[in-house]
Amino acid sequence: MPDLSIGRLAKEAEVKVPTIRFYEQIGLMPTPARTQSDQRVYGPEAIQRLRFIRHARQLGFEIKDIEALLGLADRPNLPCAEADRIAQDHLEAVDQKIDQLTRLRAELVRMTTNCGLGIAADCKVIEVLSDHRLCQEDRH
Amino acid sequence: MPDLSIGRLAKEAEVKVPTIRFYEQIGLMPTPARTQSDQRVYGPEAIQRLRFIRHARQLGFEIKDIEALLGLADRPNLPCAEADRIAQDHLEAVDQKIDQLTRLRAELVRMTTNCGLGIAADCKVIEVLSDHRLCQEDRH
DNA sequence: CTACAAGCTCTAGCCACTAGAGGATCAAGC
DNA sequence: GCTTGATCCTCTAGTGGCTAGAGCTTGTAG
Repeated sequence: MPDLSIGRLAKEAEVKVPTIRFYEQIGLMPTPARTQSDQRVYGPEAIQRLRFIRHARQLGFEIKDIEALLGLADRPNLPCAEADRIAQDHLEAVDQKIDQLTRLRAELVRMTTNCGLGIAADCKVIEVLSDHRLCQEDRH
Repeated sequence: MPDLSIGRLAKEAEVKVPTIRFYEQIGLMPTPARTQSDQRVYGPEAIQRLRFIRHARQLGFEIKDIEALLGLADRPNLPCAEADRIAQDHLEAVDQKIDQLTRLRAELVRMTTNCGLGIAADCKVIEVLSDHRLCQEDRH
């Protein structure tokens, strides 16, 4: 199992180099060893950790949630109720976001399908934005 | 038609006071008149403009798009093809976002429904995050 | 007249990076 | 051995769209 430069690690985990340094700065990645010339040297376990972070970020978890999840991943004998709660909460937030976007989508469709590409005075897009009463959404 | 203080305008348009000052700073709202004691004074047209902005923000439009849309709303004899293009582009982005979130949702559901609330070593949430191969999504 | 609410400016903070300056070091080819 | 170009380093500042706070002045109601 070979040591890795930051660039190699970045490739392995599919994360950009400055992002790794950023994660180190905020304490999400541990401070790695250095060569005599001050370059970061990573062990192979760094790949796992970084992939975990990347995957969680792709799923939309916030950094502080990822910190908690990493803490649990590091100590496998702890109860995982907290991990489940974090994921459940996040699922709820995603559901709400989908609902909201779906409603916005409907309004956008209504705006664009009625636009006859004439002049701005007759433009449905601008009209809808200008007069909130034309908006059929409840949640504003 | 009475003049408005910034606080009154904020209530009318349902926008926070500092947000109005911020919009003025970035040039989205015009610089208003002032009293002798330097307080901002708005005409009633400011309500319309601010509501337009608020509505567009709620629909997820970016500030620079709103600038363009406001420019068209201000000059109603211009062709509205650009407004339509902005809205169409935005609709596309919203569709993509919904798709993405829907896929993420599926993975979150899978994570949480398999979690038996035992110890972290057996936790599906952490397992899925740790091992990307368990992820059934294509788009990572 | 006295509170206190609302106004003012200015600076800094939020999130999760990203970009760039200005320099040192490494690896490969000749 | 030398050169070239990729990679590395630190540090600072910028992104978007606000939000929060300090420290002050002004307006308003009782």
